[in-house]
Amino acid sequence: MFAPYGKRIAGTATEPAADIWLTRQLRHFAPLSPEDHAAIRSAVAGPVRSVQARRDLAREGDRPRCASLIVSGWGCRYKTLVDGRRQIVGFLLPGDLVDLNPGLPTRLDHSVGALTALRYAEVSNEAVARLMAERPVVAGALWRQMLASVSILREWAVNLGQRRAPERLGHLFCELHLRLQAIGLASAGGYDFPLTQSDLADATGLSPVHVNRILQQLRGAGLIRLSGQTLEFPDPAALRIESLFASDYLQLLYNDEGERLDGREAGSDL
Amino acid sequence: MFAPYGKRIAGTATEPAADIWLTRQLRHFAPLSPEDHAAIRSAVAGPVRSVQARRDLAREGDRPRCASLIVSGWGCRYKTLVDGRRQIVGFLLPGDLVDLNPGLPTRLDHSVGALTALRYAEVSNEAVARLMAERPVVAGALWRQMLASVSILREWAVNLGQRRAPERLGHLFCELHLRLQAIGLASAGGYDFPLTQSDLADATGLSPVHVNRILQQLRGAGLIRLSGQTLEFPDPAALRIESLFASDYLQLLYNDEGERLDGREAGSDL
DNA sequence: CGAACATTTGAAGCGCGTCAAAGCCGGTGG
DNA sequence: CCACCGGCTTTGACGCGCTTCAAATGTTCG
Repeated sequence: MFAPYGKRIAGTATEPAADIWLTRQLRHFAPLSPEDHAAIRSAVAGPVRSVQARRDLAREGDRPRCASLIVSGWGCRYKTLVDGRRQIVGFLLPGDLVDLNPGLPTRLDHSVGALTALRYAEVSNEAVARLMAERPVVAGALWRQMLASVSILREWAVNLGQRRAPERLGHLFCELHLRLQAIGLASAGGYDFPLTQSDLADATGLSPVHVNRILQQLRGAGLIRLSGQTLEFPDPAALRIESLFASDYLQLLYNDEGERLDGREAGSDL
Repeated sequence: MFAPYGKRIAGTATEPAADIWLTRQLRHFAPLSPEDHAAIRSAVAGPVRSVQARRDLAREGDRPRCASLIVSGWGCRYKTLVDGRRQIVGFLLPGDLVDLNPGLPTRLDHSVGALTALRYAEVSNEAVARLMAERPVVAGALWRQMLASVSILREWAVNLGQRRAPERLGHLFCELHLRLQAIGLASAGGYDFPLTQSDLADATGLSPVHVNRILQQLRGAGLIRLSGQTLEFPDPAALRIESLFASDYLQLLYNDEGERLDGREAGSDL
């Protein structure tokens, strides 16, 4: 995570358009009309950049000029202490918006890095403002998405403060599972998992060695299967219980097929 | 932290008005005009409620009808695990706004509790919306205040994940010091400290016993003086260094006398 | 094939948790 | 005014979870 910033690249015509990831996320936070979809599409029509794995999208102290929408790959927000210790404070997945603030020139208090090769679309503050002004339903969805991201951060703090190592890792796996399912990047039984054990250590506040041992323990207990880039859950419900995972804080509603996540009935609430 | 909610009480004429705490905070996030002050005052003219120490203002799952502005006393946001473990994820001080969202009926993902006897003003969503629409400078300040609170939460996660016990406690003391100084409730050398060692344990993810031992260690090192309800810092700079404390994330500008906090020169930035 | 990096394993030690009991208050009531 | 009580703080002993250091093995890619 040393070299900075992304390179502008020529548009590639074959991959899914940048806006669909945002749409898939916002669907969870408000019922979107076709007009909403169209408005989102035109708002995120900006240039797509790409960064290599282990590079930064932005650094602590930067003043981002615009928001970035993750299009493919995994990123993270992290902070580094003066003595080099590093804490990842959240993962960024496709459809996540980074640095969405209403055009205020604020200094970043943390860095944003790419964990894998990553592609992101730049969304100007004006485009966001216009979108929110013209499509109140989308505005509400963006608000809720932001509140949900803060909620995830609070749960992250609980994870670091109260759970022991096996629960911590399991909880992280569950969070990623539901978030990826929500955008159609995970099946009911697992997902593609590009993180190294060092990444997991930085995210959970554990040492890499201990992460390794706990992973073996979880494997031995039949709670996860992790080999290469694939993470599978033989018994997702058991893992959630073991990890003290309660999914409510994510405020997600459906999986990619429009089915209710987490086996609950559609509630009366929104 | 068991009995719920506050009681409406008769207005007391003698204490400082509810709005000045909000004004003192927002001053850090934008230069406020006399008209802005007046608008803030009329927006927070709602009823003032009060709760006893150890009671809740709101519970996980609630749908707050309006925002609450802390007027006096200390509160906290916290989450509880199914097995009873509790994590405090942030302290609430006078001038802090709880549950500020643009009228969206969202479920709370965490509880809000009073750590001391506490007084808070209810601020309706309409009043907030009107304030933000009519006073753009105030709107910007409220935005920045919210971003700062998220920033504090990220640093909280770093504290829990990366710092060891003495640094963790020291960092917490430093955060509270600057935040209290910003609203004129702390001097350069210390402040009134109403928390129990159990509260500190819940906030730092340590056991109460260990908190006790580390406090003695910090006392022995001459970094803090803590007796009764008073916390003092014989050498604030040393404590900040020992705790790996970097104040930037708080995004505060001035102390109560309008002097620059943290000994830095006024920058060109906002 | 070899370099760079990720994973795995072992051994030793410390930080912090747990359990248990003893002091130290401030508040309440007789 | 003092006796009593409950909550907070302090102390000691013990053990476990996790870190650290070090080295071996596996894996990916130029």
